[in-house]
Amino acid sequence: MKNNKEIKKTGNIRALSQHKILIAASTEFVLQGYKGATVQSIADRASLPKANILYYFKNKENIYHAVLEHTLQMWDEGIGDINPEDGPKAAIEKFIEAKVRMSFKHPESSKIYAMEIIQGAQHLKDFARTYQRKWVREKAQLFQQWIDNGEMRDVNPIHLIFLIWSATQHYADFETQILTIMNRADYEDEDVEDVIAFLTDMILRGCGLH
Amino acid sequence: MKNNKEIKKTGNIRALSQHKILIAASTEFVLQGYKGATVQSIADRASLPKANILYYFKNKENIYHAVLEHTLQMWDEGIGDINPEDGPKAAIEKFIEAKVRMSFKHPESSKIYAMEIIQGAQHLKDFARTYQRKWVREKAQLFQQWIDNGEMRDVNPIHLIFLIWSATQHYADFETQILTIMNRADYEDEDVEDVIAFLTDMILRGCGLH
DNA sequence: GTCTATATCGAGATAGAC
DNA sequence: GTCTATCTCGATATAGAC
Repeated sequence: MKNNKEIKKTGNIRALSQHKILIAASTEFVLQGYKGATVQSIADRASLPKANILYYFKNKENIYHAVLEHTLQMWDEGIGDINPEDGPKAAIEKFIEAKVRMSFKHPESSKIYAMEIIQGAQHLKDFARTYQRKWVREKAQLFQQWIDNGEMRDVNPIHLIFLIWSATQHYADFETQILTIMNRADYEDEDVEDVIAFLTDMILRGCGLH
Repeated sequence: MKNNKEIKKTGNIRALSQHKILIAASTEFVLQGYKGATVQSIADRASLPKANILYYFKNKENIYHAVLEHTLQMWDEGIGDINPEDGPKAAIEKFIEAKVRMSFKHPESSKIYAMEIIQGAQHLKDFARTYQRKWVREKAQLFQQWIDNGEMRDVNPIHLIFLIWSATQHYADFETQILTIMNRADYEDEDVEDVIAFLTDMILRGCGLH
C-alpha cells in the first residue's frame, strides 16, 4: 500500500497530465475537428508521448467526451443566472456581461460547443433536450412575467435569449474573422468592455429598458 | 468531333453530376467535418461511384474548395446591399431581412462558413482580409455618416454589423439547438417572418429608429 | 506509471478495363 | 465518360519492455 505522500504525488501527476491533455485536445479539436485531430497531434501539443494519452483516456472518443464535459461546465458557469429579484434591467445586464466575459475568456469552449451544435449535436442532444430546454423555458417565463407586469416591452422572450446567446458567443466563435476585419492580432481588455457596453445598450433599448 | 447535341448532353451530365457532388459534399462536410467526410461518404450521398467523384474533382481538397466557393457566392448574394439612398431605417430593415431569409434558405452554406471561420479560416483568410474587410469598412462609414447627420443613434457601426450577422446566422448555425429547445422537428415559414419581425424591431429600437 | 514497437484497419488516390 | 481493383499511407489502439 502506498503512503499518503506517494498517492498525492501520483494524483498530482495524473491530474496535471489529464489537464494538459484536455487543454491540448480542445485546441486540436477546434483547429482540426474531431476526425482531423489525431492522438499524435494532441500528444505533441501536450508534450507527452502518444501512449500516455491513451493510457489516461483509453481512446480518442473518451478524450472528446472529457472535453465536451469540460465545455458544458464552462457553459453552466458562464450562463449567468437570471434572477426574478433583479428585475429585467439588471437581469439582462448581468446576463450579457457574464456571457461576453465568458466568450472572451474561454473562446475554445465556445468554439467546441458551436462546432458540436453545427454538426448536429450528436453528443449533446440529451443536454439540449433536458437541461437546456428547461433553463430556456424557465427564463422565458420569467421574462414573460416582467412583460405582463409592464416592466419591459413585449418582445418574444425565447428569441431574446437566442439574440443574447448569438451576439455574445459571436466574439468567441468568429474571433478570427472579427480580428481580421478589425486588422488586429488579438483582442484587448478594452474590447471586452466595449462589447459589453454596446450589446447592453442595444438590447436594453430593444426591450424598452434604457 | 462530337456534334452539338452530344456536347450538350455531356455537358449536362457533367454539370448535373458536379452539382449533385457539391450538394452531397456540403452535407457531409457539415456533418463530419473536412477530415471526417470521406470521398466514399460523399459518393454514397450523391449516389455515384467513388471514382466518379475523383474523376470530376481530382481530389478531396478540390471538392472542398468548390464547396467553399459556392458558399462565398451565397454569402455575397445574401449580404443584402446597404445603400446610402435608403437611409438608415430601410437599409437596416433590408439587411436584416436578406440575412434572415438566407439563413433559413441555405443553412448548410452558413454552417460551412461558420465552421471554416471557427477552425481559423485557413481557406478564407484572403477573403476576409480583402473583400470582407473592405465591405465592412464601407458600410461602417455609411452608418457613421447617418450618425453624424443625426439620422440614427450613436452606436458603433462595426459592432452593429457583427450583431446583425451573429443574430441572423444563429438560426442557421444553431438550428439543431433551437429546434430542440422549441421542441420542433423543422422550421416553418412563419418562423422566418417571426425572426425578421423580432430582430428588426429590436435592432431598429437599439438604433433609435422605431 | 512510462514509453517503443507493431498489428490492424480504413481512407485517398491511381491504373487501367470497359 | 464510367467503374473495379488495388497500391500506399497514416491513424488508432494494443502488447509488452522498462
